[in-house]
Amino acid sequence: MQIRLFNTMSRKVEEFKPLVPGKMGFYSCGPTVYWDQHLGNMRTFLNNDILKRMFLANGYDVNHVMNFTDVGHLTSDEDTGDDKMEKGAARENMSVWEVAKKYINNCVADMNELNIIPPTVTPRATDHIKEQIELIQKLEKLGYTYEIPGDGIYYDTAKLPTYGELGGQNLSELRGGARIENNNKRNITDFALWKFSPTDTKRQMEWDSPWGVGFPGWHLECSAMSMKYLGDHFDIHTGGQEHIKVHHTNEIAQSEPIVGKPWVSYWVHWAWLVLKDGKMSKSSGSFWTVRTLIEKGYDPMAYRYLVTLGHYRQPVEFSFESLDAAANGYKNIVRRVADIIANKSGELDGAVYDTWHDKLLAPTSDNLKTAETLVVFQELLRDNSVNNATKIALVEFVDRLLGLMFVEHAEKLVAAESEVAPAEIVALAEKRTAAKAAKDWATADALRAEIDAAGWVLTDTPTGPKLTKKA
RNA sequence: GGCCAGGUGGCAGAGUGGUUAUGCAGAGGACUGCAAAUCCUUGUAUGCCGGUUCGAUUCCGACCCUGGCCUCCA
Repeated sequence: MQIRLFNTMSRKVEEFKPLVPGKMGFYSCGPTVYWDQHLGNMRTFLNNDILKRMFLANGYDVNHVMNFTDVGHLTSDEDTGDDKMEKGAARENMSVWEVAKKYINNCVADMNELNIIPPTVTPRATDHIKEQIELIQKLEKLGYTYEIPGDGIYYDTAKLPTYGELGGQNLSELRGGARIENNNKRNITDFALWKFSPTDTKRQMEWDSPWGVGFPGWHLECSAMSMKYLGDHFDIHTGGQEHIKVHHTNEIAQSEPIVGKPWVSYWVHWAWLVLKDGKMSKSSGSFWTVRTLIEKGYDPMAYRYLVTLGHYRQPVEFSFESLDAAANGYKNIVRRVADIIANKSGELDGAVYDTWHDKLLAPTSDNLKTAETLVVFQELLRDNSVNNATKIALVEFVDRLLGLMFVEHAEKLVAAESEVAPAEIVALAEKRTAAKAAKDWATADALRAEIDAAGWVLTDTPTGPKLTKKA
């Protein structure tokens, strides 16, 4: 099926053409592991997952690389910023290495709760210092670097005529809009490739280099690791939209002089999860993680469903009200699917399956319009002309495409509902039936309350009372 | 200040130059002793002002508002 994606570089929705037929390689910027990842971060990882699943559903082999940034970069290119990893270590009374380990584990666990397929490779920046140094050496040889004594090795952005292309800006515009100046940099957009360790304090993370002891600049790792695991050219590079102007622009600047242009075929950027008043952040006190949701009693799939309901280029507004709506909508679908599973009938109808398969896949293949796929999915569920065997196969397909685990959750529901009630509960139900027959509604309702308190739900059906265990 | 993206019903969020997205919530009805589930029906919208057009939510322009980037950020 034709795949289309919005390419930030061209600012247009383009037909996807792989570098190698049947294969798709992509790099997604991963988290800095100095703290837990919040729901906004998770939206990005979910979008990566949806992108990947869409390609898998279209029959591609997908090679997905996501880094973990475990080097503590300064909060600015000046010498004055804090190091986030060192700060995290101080906060938790751990070494920076322990902090990295803890938050990588937490992040992986949260991604797992959201049914995100693990990336093919998850390289860590600190495991690739050698590659990063080699990259600087190549740039140095090509004349793109200069040293600011006592500070670091910098990239001279004036040497690259196309600098800023991704963000649609040129150097003079950037200069005009800049607020902060590093007097030692040749151009305001120049950035550090290698920072020297301070002379007065000892860093926990530092390495030898041809230029002196220090640590790599924060854009460098993505260039080095993407090329190592995906080759000099690859299909897609993704990340949050805030990376367009600086991080990705600088990755391009570091890479294209070495490998030639274009380094990456398609740039895809994810919009924010927003709150009523701005984005999710620690400073505003609105910092929720997947575990927060679980503690509050939400199914992580409710959050995934909320994200799937929106479009990746559009902000999604998060509130517990919108999450409740998504949770209800999700539960309703699981309920329907459970009914379909419990009443499995008919044989798989290949022609009907193919028609719906394509109707479901088409919108998501067209620039990841997952919301439209969900609309088609709702139509499918209520279409009585499709038999249940075929429907189940299609729900399984939607699960592969969108990762929403409808079948798994529905099967759990069916299993819970088919569990046979213990004798004492059955006895209570029989007493209630007798009370009902005698039109003694008070006794009947009291008995039902008693059954409910024991963890079972009694519902009247046309074929008599039915007992189901509470989920 | 510079650049960019948006403003759709109670909520979230699509599509579309002329005919109801969808979901959640709400209302009414069927069924039920009452519930639950299910089914049916249903109301409410396109920031403001101009322009183009037979006709704009959909195209163009101004304005207002919101958000993002410019400094670490998914």
